[in-house]
Amino acid sequence: MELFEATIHIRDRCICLHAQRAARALARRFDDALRPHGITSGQFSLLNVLNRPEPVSMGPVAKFLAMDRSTLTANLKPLERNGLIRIEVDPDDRRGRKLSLTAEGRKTLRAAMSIWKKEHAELEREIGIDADLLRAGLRTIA
Amino acid sequence: MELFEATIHIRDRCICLHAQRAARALARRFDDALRPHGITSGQFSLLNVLNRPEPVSMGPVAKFLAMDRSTLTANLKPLERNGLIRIEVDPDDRRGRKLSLTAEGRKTLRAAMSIWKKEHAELEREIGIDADLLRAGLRTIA
DNA sequence: TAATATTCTATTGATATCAACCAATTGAGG
DNA sequence: CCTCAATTGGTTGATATCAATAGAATATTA
Repeated sequence: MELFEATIHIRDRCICLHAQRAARALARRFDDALRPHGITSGQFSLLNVLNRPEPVSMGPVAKFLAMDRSTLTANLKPLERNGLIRIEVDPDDRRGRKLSLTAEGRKTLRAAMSIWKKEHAELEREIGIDADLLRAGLRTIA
Repeated sequence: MELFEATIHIRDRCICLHAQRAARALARRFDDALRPHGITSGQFSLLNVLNRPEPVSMGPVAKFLAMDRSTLTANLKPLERNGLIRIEVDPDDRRGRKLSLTAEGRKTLRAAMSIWKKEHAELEREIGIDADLLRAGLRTIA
């Protein structure tokens, strides 16, 4: 069966499949680690992107995260509801929004960082010396 | 601000963030490519996993995909509704299900494979010689 | 064999993800 | 100015994702 052989090849080599699988495993892992602080791995990443000296608008954030704008809209909601971020109309361009962390958001971010540091060090240990290569490869894709 | 510096470090180095970003970009890319055949990149992967000489049960499939079992339950629904797969109670263990492709599923899979081949070759070209290293790194994680 | 534990899947509720479409605003030409 | 195009987010509908929980069937053990 050539169809079956092709399937074997794809299961072994498809980078998209491998990436989704790794993304799921990593998200679960960091979700678990961050759960005591009430945020997910995705929310942690988003808080980091929003932690800037000056407020950002949504476009650049979505682009940095390689995420659809409407996905970002959705992802902001629980963070705003929980008081971790602020969403304000940009006075200079009333179509846009200015996103920033609240004091509470910075507090949560700071606390979550220590968890991240520990968990990520352990992850890099498991990956071995290839961690930099892996990052580089992922950056090429996204 | 040390908090800001820590954020920069995380944005640059967090493997979880890089993986999610790459996963989103790749999913969009293959979703686009496969759209003419009416399936997504995730459904394509799932069809490949289900394309075996003998039916499989859900547990091993979920494990192979590094996916929660309940996620798999959800993912099977549109495929079954569209007639691409069959879900049957395992007569030897009536808790379990036996999953298999229908003729229609095999037909769709075969057609989608040619798209995958083209798109994946282009992707590997873009990634360069690191494609094998990237795969290896992703496999270590998942 | 009966009671208990384990395994397998489904369901629910919350968030994540994207495409398609829409509304409001701004910008560019005329 | 005024029209029209482009930009910026939001909304909706479908699928994806997981934790928690529940139900059914099997396996274990007393």
